[in-house]
Parts: sequence; structure tokens; C-alpha cells
Amino acid sequence: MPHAQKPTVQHIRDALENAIVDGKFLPGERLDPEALAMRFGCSRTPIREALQALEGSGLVSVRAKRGTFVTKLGVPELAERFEVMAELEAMCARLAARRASPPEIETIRAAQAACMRAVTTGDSDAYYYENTAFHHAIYAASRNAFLEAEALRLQAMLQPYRRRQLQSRGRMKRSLEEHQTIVDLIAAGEADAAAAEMRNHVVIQGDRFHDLVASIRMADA
Amino acid sequence: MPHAQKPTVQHIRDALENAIVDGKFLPGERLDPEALAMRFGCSRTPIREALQALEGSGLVSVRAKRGTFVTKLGVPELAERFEVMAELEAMCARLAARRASPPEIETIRAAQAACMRAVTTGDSDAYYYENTAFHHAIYAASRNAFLEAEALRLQAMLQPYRRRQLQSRGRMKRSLEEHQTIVDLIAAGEADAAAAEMRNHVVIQGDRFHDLVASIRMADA
DNA sequence: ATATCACATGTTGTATACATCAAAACTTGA
DNA sequence: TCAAGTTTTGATGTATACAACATGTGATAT
Repeated sequence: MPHAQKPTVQHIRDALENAIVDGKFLPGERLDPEALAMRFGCSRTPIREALQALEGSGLVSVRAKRGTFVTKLGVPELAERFEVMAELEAMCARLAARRASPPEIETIRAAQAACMRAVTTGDSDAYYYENTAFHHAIYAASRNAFLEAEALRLQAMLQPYRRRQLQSRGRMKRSLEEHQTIVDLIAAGEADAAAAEMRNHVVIQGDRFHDLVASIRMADA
Repeated sequence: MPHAQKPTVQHIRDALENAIVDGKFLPGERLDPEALAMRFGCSRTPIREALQALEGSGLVSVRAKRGTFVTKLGVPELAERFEVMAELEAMCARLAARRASPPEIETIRAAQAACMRAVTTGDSDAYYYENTAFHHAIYAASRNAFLEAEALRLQAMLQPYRRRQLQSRGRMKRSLEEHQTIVDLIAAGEADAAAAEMRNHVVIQGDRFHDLVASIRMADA
């Protein structure tokens, strides 16, 4: 990931986004433009532009004359974003139920099968990866490219906080069952039910909310 | 609007956004960085950064080595965005019905009253302005700042296409009635009904869709 | 001892010069 | 006359130098 042959702004942006989403930079951490310029073998200018693009998608916050930092969301900000995310994903599921082509449904089922394998082997990293693939497949099946892009953007924004959340075996198994219900409803064309199920799957409430708050308090220390 | 005392990037961004949304630059039109630098009394650098920020919010498209242009959306892209917009606004209405404080409801009612005055005087420009104020008031009443920001962003993106759409007296009156229904449902706390009504108010379908397509075809000429 | 002010420092924001590349214009050959 | 290759042109993308400003540090006065 350090530096490719021609590190264009787009490449830098993607590399930094992946690094942040994958947790290689932690929320609140400062991103030093000069160090990054060194790493990517270019000047500060493309780095600066990449960072500003990331600010636009909400992943970093540029504080004037003070530095750019990985966005660190507090509990209220996170709650707001999860609320919107639940609605966007519900919309994806609703549209997918109405519009998904057989190959798209097959892709979703394949992702679900991969999740299942990860659960049986107990590989939580693999589950994490396949889980996002599952959701992305549903975004795509909505056949609304703009909606898909918005969902991807918001998902990237929330990913750093979801990462360590709920590595408990119980949650993985529960999540898998919810996935199955969602797939079946989409395949059956039950748009409203699929949307409702997805909303419940994504929204953070009850114990999961308190788990999230606890993990944030821990990260702050 | 030309140039203020200290044209910081944020100011330039806002000025350009307003100019685009207000139709002073038409979709597809090229934005010349040097000319803008002259107008704002600065170098190309801040202009460039402002344009990139606008690209992030979808208002302009930067085509590498070819220039930056006001985003010109085709019919399919517009349909996708209106579909998402309808859902976001429906969500705003739902949350507003559940959470709006009395002063917030009063603000919405005031905006609606202003719309009504515009209809009686037949001032379609004023109606246009007050109509956006009405919608913005509902975004704010959702008490979800992130949702509000997303709705504002998408609304700015669609504004250039809504502008000349439906200046017919019939549509204005119909729109006003729908507004009234929405306000009443929000005030009554009827969350689901308010959401459904708002979705229908925003979504483009039937004759309105064909009107939109026609206006785009006309603008292309 | 403490609070305030001035200054030093390091960072980002802006200007400008240069490199790079896409499209158009021109030349040359058939 | 037309087509293909080449050159030219004009724009954007990048590098670097400089300016502006927020923060931290130290001195001084109370």
C-alpha cells in the first residue's frame, strides 16, 4: 500500500480511505501531510487534495491551521448516522426485492454462504469481510447507482466503529439468521418486509447500543 | 457576489454553490478557474479547492485535464436521485412528527403561510423560495443534524432541475395543499402518514416525470 | 505565585512556476 | 480529397516557495 508507480490523487484517496476503514489510522489520529507525501513519493499538494476529498465524505476533519485528523465521532453523531444508515439500507433492500435480477440474487446468496462458512470456522475477521460483501451486494441489487454510492459512503464512515463491535459468537450467529431472512424476503419480492427486516438488522438499539457506547469509552482511554 | 474582502475557500465554495443552484451557471457549462480567480481576486489554488469540494457534493464534475463543468444529469441519473430524495424527505417528515418541538412546528407553519401568500399573489419566484424554506424547516425539525445535512446536499443538487419545473399555477396550488396535509400530520404526530405524504409530495411520477423529461430535452437545445 | 502579554515555532493556506496530457490544427502521403 | 500521423496549443495536475495564523513558551508586572 505504500506507494505505487504513479500515485494519482484518486489512488492516494483510496489508499487512505482503506487505511482508515481498516483501522490502520485510529479516530482522532492526526494525519501528517509531509509524512504521507514521503510515503507516497509526491509533494504535499496531491496529499492535501486527497485529504480534502476524504473530508467531503466525512472520514477526516480538517481543522484550519491545526491539522487534519481522522474523524472521531461521539455517541450522538454516531447515533444520527446509524439512524440514517438503517433507512438507506432498508431502502436498498426494498428496491432489491422489487428489482434484483436472478444473478444479483445469486450473488447475495453466495455472500450469505460465505458468511455462514466464516461462522462455522469461527473466523470473525472473515465474517467481518464477508458481511460487508453481503451488504454491498444488496446495495448493488437496488439498481440505483446513486443510492448504492451513498450507502457505500456512509458505510465506510461507520466501519471504523463497527469493527471491534460484537465479536461475540452470539451476535455473529444472530446476524447470520437475520441475513437469511432478508435474503429470502428479497428473493420472494416481499419489498416492505425486506425493508423492515433490514432496518432492524442495521439499527443500533438496546444492548447493542450500550455495547457501542462502552467500546467508544474504552477507545477514548 | 463578485469578491469580498477576504475570499476564503469556504466563501468561494458557498458563492459558487449559490450561483449554480440559482441557475447563474447552467448544467454543462464550463467553469474557468482563471476567470473565477480574477473574479474573486485570488489565485487558482483556492478556486481549485472550492471546485473540488463542490465535486464532492456532486454539483460539478471535474474531468481530468479537460476542465470542470456544472454537473449535467441525464434522465436516469435524475430519476435515481429523486428516488433517494423522496425517501430522505420522508424520513425527515417521520422524525419531525415524532420529535419536533412547538417552536419548530411554528417555523414550519410560518413557512407554509409564506408559501400561501406567494400563491395568492401569483409570485412563482417567491413561492419557489418559500417552498425550499418549508422543506428546510422540516429537515431541521427531524432533530438529526446529519440527516439534515444530507437532505440539504441532495436538495442543492436537484435544485437546478426543479427551478423551471412546473411554474404552472395548477402545480403550485396542488403543492400547497400537500404541504398543508404534511404540516397537519407532523403536528399531530402521525409519523408514518407524514412520511408517506411527504414521499408522494417529492417523488416524480406520472405527468410530472414527463414534464421533467421535456424540460431537460428543451434545455439540451 | 499568578496572570497577562509578547514572541517563537510549527503548521496549514495561498501563490506561482513548471510538467503533463488531451484535443485540435496542420502536414504529408496516397 | 481524405485519412493518418505529427505538432501545436491550451488547459489542468504537481511541485515548491512564501505568507498567515493558532498554539505553546517565556518574561514581566502585579
